[in-house]
Amino acid sequence: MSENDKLTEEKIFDAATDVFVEKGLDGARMQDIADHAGINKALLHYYFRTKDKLFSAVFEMIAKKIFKKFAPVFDDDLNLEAKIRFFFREHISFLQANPRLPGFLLNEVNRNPARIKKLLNNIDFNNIWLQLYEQHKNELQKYNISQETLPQIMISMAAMSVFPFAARGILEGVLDKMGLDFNEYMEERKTFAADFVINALKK
Amino acid sequence: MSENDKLTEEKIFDAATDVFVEKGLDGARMQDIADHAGINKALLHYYFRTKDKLFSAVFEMIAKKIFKKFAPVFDDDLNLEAKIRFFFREHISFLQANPRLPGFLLNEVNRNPARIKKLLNNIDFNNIWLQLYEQHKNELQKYNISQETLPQIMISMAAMSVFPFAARGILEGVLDKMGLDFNEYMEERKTFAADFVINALKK
DNA sequence: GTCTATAGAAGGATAGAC
DNA sequence: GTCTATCCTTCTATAGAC
Repeated sequence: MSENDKLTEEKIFDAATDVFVEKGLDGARMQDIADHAGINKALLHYYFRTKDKLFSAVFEMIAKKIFKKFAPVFDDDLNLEAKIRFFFREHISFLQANPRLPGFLLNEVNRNPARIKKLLNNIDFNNIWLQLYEQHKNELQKYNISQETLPQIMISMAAMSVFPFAARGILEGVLDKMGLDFNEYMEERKTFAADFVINALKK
Repeated sequence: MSENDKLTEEKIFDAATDVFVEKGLDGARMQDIADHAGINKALLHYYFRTKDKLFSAVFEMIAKKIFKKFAPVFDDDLNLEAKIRFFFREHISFLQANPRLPGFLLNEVNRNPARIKKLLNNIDFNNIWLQLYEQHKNELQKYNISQETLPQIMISMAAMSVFPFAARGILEGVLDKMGLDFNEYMEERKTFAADFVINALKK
């Protein structure tokens, strides 16, 4: 594969990423992707054969990118409170830079759950909760939080961070009518969400 | 409009609701809707003229249905804690019966935010926060919660209820690998979420 | 009001020249 | 590896008979 090939394939992949995230699998047009990449339709098929294969490549890249953002929660050596603050600060910042990714991922997974299955198979979730519980055993026992509750807490944290972006179309409309700006709102949310969760755990 | 007309139009509308929620606007096919309704394609156009008009009718119905479910939060005469418990119990129960609605609504709004704009225009949000704040002034002041914080709290509650359904494709995969069932998880969540929010507010 | 048949356009994919 | 031209299928929408 020459240096030039690499460039063309990348151009196509980047253009496809833009168009698929913007329009979804069903709404995206191969012609539109070709135009964005500055090449012709036939080349798309030369490099990726079918629309579905091109989409799968894009989808997998995005899914990995998003999951990777959750990783620091499991291996950092911060205490529980610092870790919660770290998570909301970093995660919301990432989504501010990529506001359309949550909606894209959630929608495409619901349309075709099989796509995410093989990615999840590489992960041992039982072990993740165990590891997390051991890391913060002292604090969690002090607050009377069992290991079984961790999934509920984690989903709640993901929800508080991701949902405003997934619901952006509605939330922006609501904030607009109150004279508030979405990005300022999300800036505030970094600390609000952290305080909220920490208070909830402390009781 | 005869009694028979009403029936056909309703059959079409119901079939369209099923197919649009399942496949989305771009993925849905008029032929598929006709098959579900047990009539032929031409009749769809006779009653609704275009695919887009048919979709708009379905979308508007669903959006109203969902927003209506939030209404009791604003006019019930329960105290704050009881209202929070009421909300999660009722709202999650509604979504358990309609698990695909959140993903559908969020996705279609993000694809075309204009669709929701006119529905939001009928609502005076500033007044809603004011009303809510007055209703629970005593409790909110005791917990040192300002009126400006209400939108963050409300979005957090919506997130905790809605997000697991919007992310169902992923969450179900995760729970599966842990030997847990989605519906049992959501049953637990009705009380977990209420406790979580109440604790967070009380500090 | 309901059907069959078909127009007309659009989209994914490929053949073949360079 | 890249392009133009085109095939073939699918889809929305309409015409016209009953």
